Amino acid sequence: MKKRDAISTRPTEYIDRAAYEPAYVQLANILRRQIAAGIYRPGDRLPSEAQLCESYEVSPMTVRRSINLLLDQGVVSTAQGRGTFVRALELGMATFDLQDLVRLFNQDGGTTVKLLDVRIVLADERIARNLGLNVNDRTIFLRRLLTKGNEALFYHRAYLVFDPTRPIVEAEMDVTSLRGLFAGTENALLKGGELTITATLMSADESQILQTPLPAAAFHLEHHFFDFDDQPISWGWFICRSDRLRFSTRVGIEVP
Amino acid sequence: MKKRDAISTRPTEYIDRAAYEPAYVQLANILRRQIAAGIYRPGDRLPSEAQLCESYEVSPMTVRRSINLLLDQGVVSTAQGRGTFVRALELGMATFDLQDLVRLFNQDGGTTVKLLDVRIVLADERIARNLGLNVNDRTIFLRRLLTKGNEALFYHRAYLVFDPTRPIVEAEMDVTSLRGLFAGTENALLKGGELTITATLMSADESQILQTPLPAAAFHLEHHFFDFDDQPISWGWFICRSDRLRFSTRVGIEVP
DNA sequence: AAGTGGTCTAGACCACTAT
DNA sequence: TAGTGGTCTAGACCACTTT
Repeated sequence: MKKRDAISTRPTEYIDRAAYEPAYVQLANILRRQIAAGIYRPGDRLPSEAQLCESYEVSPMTVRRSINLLLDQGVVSTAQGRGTFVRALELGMATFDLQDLVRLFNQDGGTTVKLLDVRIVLADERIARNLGLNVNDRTIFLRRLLTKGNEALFYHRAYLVFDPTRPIVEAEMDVTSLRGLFAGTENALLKGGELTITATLMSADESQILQTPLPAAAFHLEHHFFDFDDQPISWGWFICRSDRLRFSTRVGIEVP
Repeated sequence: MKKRDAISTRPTEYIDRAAYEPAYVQLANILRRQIAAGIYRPGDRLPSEAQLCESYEVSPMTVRRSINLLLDQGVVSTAQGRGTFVRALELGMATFDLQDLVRLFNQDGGTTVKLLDVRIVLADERIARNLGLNVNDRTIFLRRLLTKGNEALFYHRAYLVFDPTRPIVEAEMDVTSLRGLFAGTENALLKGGELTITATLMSADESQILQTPLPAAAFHLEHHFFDFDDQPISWGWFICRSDRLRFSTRVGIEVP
């Protein structure tokens, strides 16, 4: 199939050099608007970088940065030697972020973290596997509930590696550590983590703690965290009422 | 609190100008490795861009690009006039993408889309609201099932705006359109969409179609799509067995 | 051979922050 | 004032694709 080519015309929008917005952002937005308006359609080739340089009177580097912006945002794709093309909508490109969860955590009304339980638990086979320990090694088991007023929002259980030589234990046990993890402040001991979301049925005790009649569906967010030596630090999961949390996103062209 | 400063030393890794990888990627990876190794800890300040230029013998622009890479990936944060700092782990930065869903769709064994039902439906209040129509306007109602062998993977229902002047109807009704939407090929008529994921209980007919005993939890993925005139095109939702779909991601430093 | 995207340079200038 | 990140230039050179 023959791809449509960009019609070479004088630009209808110009770059304002006195503006607060840098030139490369302005140019990216101009192109994005033109795509959103249907001037360039999915599959079409954009004007070459050299043409854009001339049309908008900017240097090659500035054009490159604009194109790179659109590339990162999935708006266009580039092919060396061929050109820059408008991408069609793809479902797979959609991304959801945990900001929705963070918002739940940092709600206006003010949320409180209730520590339901803390105790030493000897690792069974499953805990040992998830934390890289031997069976019967000691772990710290936590149960926490996030509430807003009288409403329960989510229920968190986690096992922490018990190692008196590391300060992580105290830090994590502190109720505020949960808050820090969400906010990103001062948990300089964690290097990374793995997260998995599934949909589950609440168990009897979960439904009771979350004040939800059975049967009930819930988000199940499992996490593994490890430190800068790649040693497992914690393993746990959040159970979140499905009527309190949803993940939303947009896909396609966003016009600024 | 006093932030730790980078110790200025001779670099232990160098940039290989003959390598396939461009210099700015190499430098970003060098810095990322140093962060992952704990040489720079969350809160620490990285060497200034001028220092990096000298240490690694690259131009300012190249260093900038490296830093921008790490910035985009959430590894560092920058503050004009102050420096570049290593970011602590943040849960809110985690992102999940629908690639997990796409993988489900494009599995090795080969999946098939079964069209269970297509018919004209007059819009009730809810349909009209979601598609920007008037009550009793005509819509096309679709029910589709994605299966692999004898296993049902997800169940899709959608209402499409019925407008004979637009070719979208035929295109969308075609079974392959679902495939195209996932793969990103040739749906040049859709400009954007909104997606929402919730956790739900399956209804009786859903559980029957998806061959799952009740009660059962499922992912509910609702979608709205609109065209380049910002007119709604389709509204629908996927019901996906929770044992067939999960969303996984990593957060923190990834060492390449 | 001509046109395309991709990398890189060696500076300049600016805005901001610390001292 | 000195140091920091941030933008931008006007080229050069390369790899790749099309004609």
